[in-house]
Amino acid sequence: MTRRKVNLACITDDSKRRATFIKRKNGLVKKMDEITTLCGVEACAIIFCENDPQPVIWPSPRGVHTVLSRFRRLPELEQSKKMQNQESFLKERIQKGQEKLKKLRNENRKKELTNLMFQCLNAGQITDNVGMNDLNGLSWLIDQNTRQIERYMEEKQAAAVVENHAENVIGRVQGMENNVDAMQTQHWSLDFMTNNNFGDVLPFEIGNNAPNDFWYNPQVF
Amino acid sequence: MTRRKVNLACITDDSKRRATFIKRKNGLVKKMDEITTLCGVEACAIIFCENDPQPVIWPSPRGVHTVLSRFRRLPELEQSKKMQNQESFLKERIQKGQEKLKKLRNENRKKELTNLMFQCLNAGQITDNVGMNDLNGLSWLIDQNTRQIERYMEEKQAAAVVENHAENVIGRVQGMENNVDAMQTQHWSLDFMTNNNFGDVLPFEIGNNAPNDFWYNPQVF
DNA sequence: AACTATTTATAAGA
DNA sequence: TTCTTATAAATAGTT
Repeated sequence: MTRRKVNLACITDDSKRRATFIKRKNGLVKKMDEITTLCGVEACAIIFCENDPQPVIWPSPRGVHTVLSRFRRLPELEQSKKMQNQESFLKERIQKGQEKLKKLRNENRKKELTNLMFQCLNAGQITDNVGMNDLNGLSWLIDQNTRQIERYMEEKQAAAVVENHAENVIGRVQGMENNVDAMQTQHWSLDFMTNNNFGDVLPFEIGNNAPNDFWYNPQVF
Repeated sequence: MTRRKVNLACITDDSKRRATFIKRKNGLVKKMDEITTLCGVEACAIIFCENDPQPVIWPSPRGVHTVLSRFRRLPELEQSKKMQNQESFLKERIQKGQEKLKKLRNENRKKELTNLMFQCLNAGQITDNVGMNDLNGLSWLIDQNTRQIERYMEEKQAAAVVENHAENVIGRVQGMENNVDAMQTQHWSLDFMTNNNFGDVLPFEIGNNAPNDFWYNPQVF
């Protein structure tokens, strides 16, 4: 029904694999044509399709031979210099993927903690199943938000200063509540704090072990 | 601001061409990796980038040599059999493009005529600037629609039969009007005739010379 | 190097 | 196989 992301593994179904080969071979040839035309470069490709001794070649027998002889004229060492070998290519891709994952995890973690914070604000207390790790994160987040509020108030040349730093997490959460009340009394907007959406699927739950290289340094009280 | 379709010609701007080369080279290598993985085939590519004696190669020096030696082992004639040479590739693309164009032109022509027909129905007359070519097309379209209505009425075992075939185009249009009235009296839906949208930009205007191989044979009265 | 608006490629289904 | 459609992926232009 709906197209899935490609699973990068050999397609087991024979007819499907053949169909995919034809489509992708055409796509590849088109891309070859485009890069050589657009960038004015010489290139060639040879693709052996399974069970067929005759390869698909591009751009033409003559073109292939031209490129190949130019290639063979290079000393062996020079030939390899700019190689984009499969291994290094894959390594690079994996690294990029991991960096992206890390970034997304950080974003998710922050969203989770923000969510948790608002739950606490709503309930007026820390609910039972919050672990030490989350308490630390919560503390960090409240610090951040408190600083943000302070900056905001300073910016607006507000007379009032938030001073209600509680000593522990419960105190901090209740302190937040006070700040919120204060700001609402003064008809200020909390939009800048509340425009998080929690629609994204979170890959891990609050309370799971966080990776070591997170965006905050957990500091145990 | 908004991205344009690629103009398939050598990019003159140096830095732009280099940027495009890098992006597309990466894309190409990725596609190479995918087709070999997904379809379990051997392939290689060599891309010379301008002003650089060292080509980009894929999948690796050893991989390239493996493919090349397998290629060189083939008799010259066999090497060329499955070639996807630039010329035949382009020819094929042009032909496909032209077929697509023809199809689109036909669709556009039909939409234009339908539009014109409804204009006439609305005005109750043929407006001044309608040429013979369009009158013929209109006649064809009205025939088609009349037949469609007839089929529809038969299908529904309607007692009434549309008999109001006028002799000329004005008569035909007015006849259509009568049919529409008749069907509306009987509380039938005309949806199947009116669900055309005219939002598409038409590449040519009503009244222009139509290509010869159109979907209807113009028959002059 | 990252982003975004858009085009292009293509997996599935008919 | 070819066509269509819905979606994923590539990438031109910009910052």
